[in-house]
Amino acid sequence: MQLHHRHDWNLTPSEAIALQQQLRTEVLSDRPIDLDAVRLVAGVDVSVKNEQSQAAIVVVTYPGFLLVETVLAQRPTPFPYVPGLLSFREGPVLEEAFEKLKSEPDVFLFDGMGIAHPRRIGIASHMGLWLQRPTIGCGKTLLCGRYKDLGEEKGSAAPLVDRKETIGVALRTRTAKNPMFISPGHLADIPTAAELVLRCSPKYRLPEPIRLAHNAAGQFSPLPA
DNA sequence: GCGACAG
DNA sequence: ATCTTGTCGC
Repeated sequence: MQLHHRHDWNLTPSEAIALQQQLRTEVLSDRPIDLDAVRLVAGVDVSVKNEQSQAAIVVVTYPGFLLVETVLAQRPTPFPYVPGLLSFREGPVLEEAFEKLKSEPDVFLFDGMGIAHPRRIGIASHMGLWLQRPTIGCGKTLLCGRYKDLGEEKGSAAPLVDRKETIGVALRTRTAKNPMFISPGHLADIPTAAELVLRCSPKYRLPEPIRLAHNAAGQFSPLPA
């Protein structure tokens, strides 16, 4: 895929924060996804082992979730985990994986936040600026914001609010399981992001594309030189 | 100043 | 995220 808005990754934490403040102004998080036009969905995930990061992007049909493409990329892990700066840890290896991608997914689902982030630019938003396609953040735990109790039934949801601003939704993708925290990355809005994630979760708490990416990234095997 | 804190 | 056995439940 062609990537836009590329920049150096060799930044200190304070430089990274300054870059986020600059990039956040370009994130579009009130744009409905045309759900009827979605044909391909990608799941994105990164796993780390021994200072090495492996990224996996799995593209599946929608609906149906038939495998279309899997790409892997490996790199030394360049940046420690710092809450709020995840994209600077996982971005470099993801950049390499995106460049290998042959198909053109209509939407990308990320393991991590979109605008549900202290500076409203989590990894799904940041990568969305490169991809110039709709992206959605799918967090398993909360980074910031609060939400009220929601029903136990699959499909139940409650707004995620931070500093008086609605930044996403706590969404029950599986009955009686902990909710997922869904937020627009880029070129998406909260209602359609939540709807798509729900439709991508037919059986498990994790959306199917992310589950597949997680499995693909989890098992390290040397890539063909 | 004191917690909280995606993966 | 990662380190890890058995175990409860559909």
